[in-house]
Amino acid sequence: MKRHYPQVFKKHPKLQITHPFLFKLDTFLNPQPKYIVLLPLMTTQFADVILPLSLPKNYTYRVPRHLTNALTVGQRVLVPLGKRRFYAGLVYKIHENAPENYTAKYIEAVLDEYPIITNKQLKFWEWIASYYMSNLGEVYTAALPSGFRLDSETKVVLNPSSPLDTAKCTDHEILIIDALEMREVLSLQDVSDILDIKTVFPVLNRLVQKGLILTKEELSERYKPKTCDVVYAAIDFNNEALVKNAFEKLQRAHKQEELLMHFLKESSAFDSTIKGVVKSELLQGANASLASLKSLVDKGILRIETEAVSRLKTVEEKANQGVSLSEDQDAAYQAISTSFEHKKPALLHGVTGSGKTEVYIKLIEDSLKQGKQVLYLLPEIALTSQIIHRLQRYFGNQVAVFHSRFNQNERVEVWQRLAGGKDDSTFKIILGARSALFMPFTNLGLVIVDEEHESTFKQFDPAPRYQARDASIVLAKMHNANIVLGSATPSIESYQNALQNKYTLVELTKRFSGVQLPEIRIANMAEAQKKEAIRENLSPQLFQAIEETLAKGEQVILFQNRRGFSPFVQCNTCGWTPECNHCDITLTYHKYKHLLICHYCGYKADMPKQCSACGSSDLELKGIGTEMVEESLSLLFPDATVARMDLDTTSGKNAHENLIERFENKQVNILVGTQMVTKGLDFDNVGLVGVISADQLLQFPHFRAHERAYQLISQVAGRAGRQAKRGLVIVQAYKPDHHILKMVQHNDYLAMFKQQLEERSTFDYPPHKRMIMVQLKDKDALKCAKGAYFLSELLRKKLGYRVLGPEKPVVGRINNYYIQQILIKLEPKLDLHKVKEFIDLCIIDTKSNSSFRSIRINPDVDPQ
DNA sequence: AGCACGCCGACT
DNA sequence: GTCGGCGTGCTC
Repeated sequence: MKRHYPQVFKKHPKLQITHPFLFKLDTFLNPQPKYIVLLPLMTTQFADVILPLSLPKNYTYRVPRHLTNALTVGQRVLVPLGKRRFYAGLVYKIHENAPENYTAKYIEAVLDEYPIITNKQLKFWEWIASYYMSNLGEVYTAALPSGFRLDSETKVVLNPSSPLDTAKCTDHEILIIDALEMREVLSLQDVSDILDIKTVFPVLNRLVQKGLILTKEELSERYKPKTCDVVYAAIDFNNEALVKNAFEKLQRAHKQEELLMHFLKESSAFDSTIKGVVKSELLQGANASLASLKSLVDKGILRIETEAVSRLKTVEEKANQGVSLSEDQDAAYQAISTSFEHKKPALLHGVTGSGKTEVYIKLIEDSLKQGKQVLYLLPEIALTSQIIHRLQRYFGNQVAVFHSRFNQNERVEVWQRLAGGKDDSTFKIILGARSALFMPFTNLGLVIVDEEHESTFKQFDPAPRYQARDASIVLAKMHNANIVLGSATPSIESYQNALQNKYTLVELTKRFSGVQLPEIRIANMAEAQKKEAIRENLSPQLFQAIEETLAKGEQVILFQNRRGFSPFVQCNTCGWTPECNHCDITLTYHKYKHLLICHYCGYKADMPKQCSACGSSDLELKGIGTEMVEESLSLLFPDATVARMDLDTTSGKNAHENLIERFENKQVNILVGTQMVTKGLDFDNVGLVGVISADQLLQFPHFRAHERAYQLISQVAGRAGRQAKRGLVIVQAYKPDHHILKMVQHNDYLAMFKQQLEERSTFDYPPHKRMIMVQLKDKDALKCAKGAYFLSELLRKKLGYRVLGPEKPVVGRINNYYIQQILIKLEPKLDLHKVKEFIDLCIIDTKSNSSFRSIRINPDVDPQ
């Protein structure tokens, strides 16, 4: 930092410097002070602060005098915004340039002793914001656990300096004043209870303007440490006299004496190291009452302290078993290690059951040996206890899990323990879903992206719409870390990158310990239908296979990618179908709740008894949902226990784990489920996997539909036959000759890849072209369409034929917002940054048109 | 994201 | 005349 010394002191001949900042003076000031302390010249500092809001740029605040030179980039600060709001902003830049067009407000306070975000993280945030056409505020919101944000509560009090004059007050205002005379402080919640109206602010504002009341903001950190009462010795138990004295006091209090003895045993107080004992454990262990403990405290023998404790479960540390790799696995491991030496990402293409995890474990070990951190990314649904336990078995408490089931307090603690740095209790491995990318890594050595093809690595709403797999490549580069992407069915993009030598391709083609890949049969549903041989949606082949599998005492997994009982209801007389009131989508019938539910907005309606259009009572449930499959199976196989795994059955806190446990313990014979059954689950007694309706996956109108169908069916097929026996997979389809099904059947990934790549090239899709999708949403359908057209024309001015649309998407309205989409296909060699800037300008241009101002316009880079 | 502000219809 | 509903735009 530059220090400015006033010239006069520097040059004065009688100045004696006794200390860099302390100057002894002889004569030249009058009256003469003995010393003058010279501080560096105070300059006014300003800080650019990231706020957790979607703002086009950072806001500048003034650094108060007492914080000058004390603020660091990455610290959170309390800043005011607007008239009464406060936010926990993040210091992004410190400078001395006063803003020209406004007077900056002051930073209110510093919230962190040390920065909570490293410079590397900020660099990463910048990349995300710029690449995905987002802004730092949105990245900040996505990156930081909300436990780091502030809770602000507005409270209302009477203005003590103002005489109470209710003469000119409205009824509402008098109600508030009366309430304030009864109770001194009211929260906004209290006020809205009194007024019984939604808009409380106008009333309060008038009272504030009249000077009758004051409002104050109470701010608190959202994160609260979990506390625990710990009992300590209040006297020195090595001092015989004191101990004697203490026990004398307890002569008639046997309970207390017992409790004390128990405490001494537990705390080993006679040793030199005195430990505390957790209060609840002490009381339970000694079978004593709180009263006994209280009297011991009152007598000055024990004391209780409230301490912060971790919420994170510790696992029993097991000896590092070390993995032994098969020959194939070892070859893969070697190939990946070599790739790392050249600082090249690796793509591990290994069929299900080939033991990718062992290879990962070996790589993690290497990284840990170098004292580096590891990030292991998985899609949310694959983050099951199975994989978590597996890693914890090898790495014990070094593994931290970070998934959506964690509450905000727990997330903050994971964050803190990772950022903690050197001591041994810190985490070294983060296992998490896409948002784990934003963890405060200080020394990242390895990134693993497992199931890299999964579309859930792409965040869709809200912004930043980032693809965690792609972003993790950038993150790894920033940390100079190694990265491996893994999948049994790699995405077309990644495989293409590998073939183009951007990644090192490493393949594991055989299943671990020689287990055979399952046999896949396609059941022709059209033919079965002709013969009227379909029973409750099951082809004769699948029905027979289930029967046989159950008879062998093996388990069955059935996959149907639709929850609920029936995806739509239709009138057989006129064809009418009940739709959501807020979305352009048919309502799904849920038999368990006996309701029609919208899967987009959650709207619920009663099941109609008659057709709303023609009055006919001939309503039919159409399509197949998991509930229906579950029910059919219970009917067809009354002796089997059937369970269902989908969003509806796994919403409870431990429901998901319990279901898996029941299946693992063979309490369940048949498991019916959505995508959830396809990932992260390894069971060793599954003899049969059935895909109820493959057509549905193949017909989905999306350029990735075939790729995804291949991936999904292959993945679920991989659940069959783990140990000794070869598993069987039956895929039901009305179009059994579909080329994708043939490819699945022959496990011919390469054929699928080549065919898809060609199709993508023909129709200008990634990886041949890059895409940016601009989505427009408005409550007014016409306005939305007009705005979309206006924007598309602006875009076409420079981008021409690359701009497609606007077009209404498959679901044209969600939650009463009409949607239009403009798709931009770009040659990879274009300067993407410039294109994005241009798109931004066009969006701003559209927004500046007053008739389009209310339209929400969201660019989505690399849409899924 | 809030929240103020301004315009407009409804109602004591 | 108020009240309060809703759309629009600003916050350093």
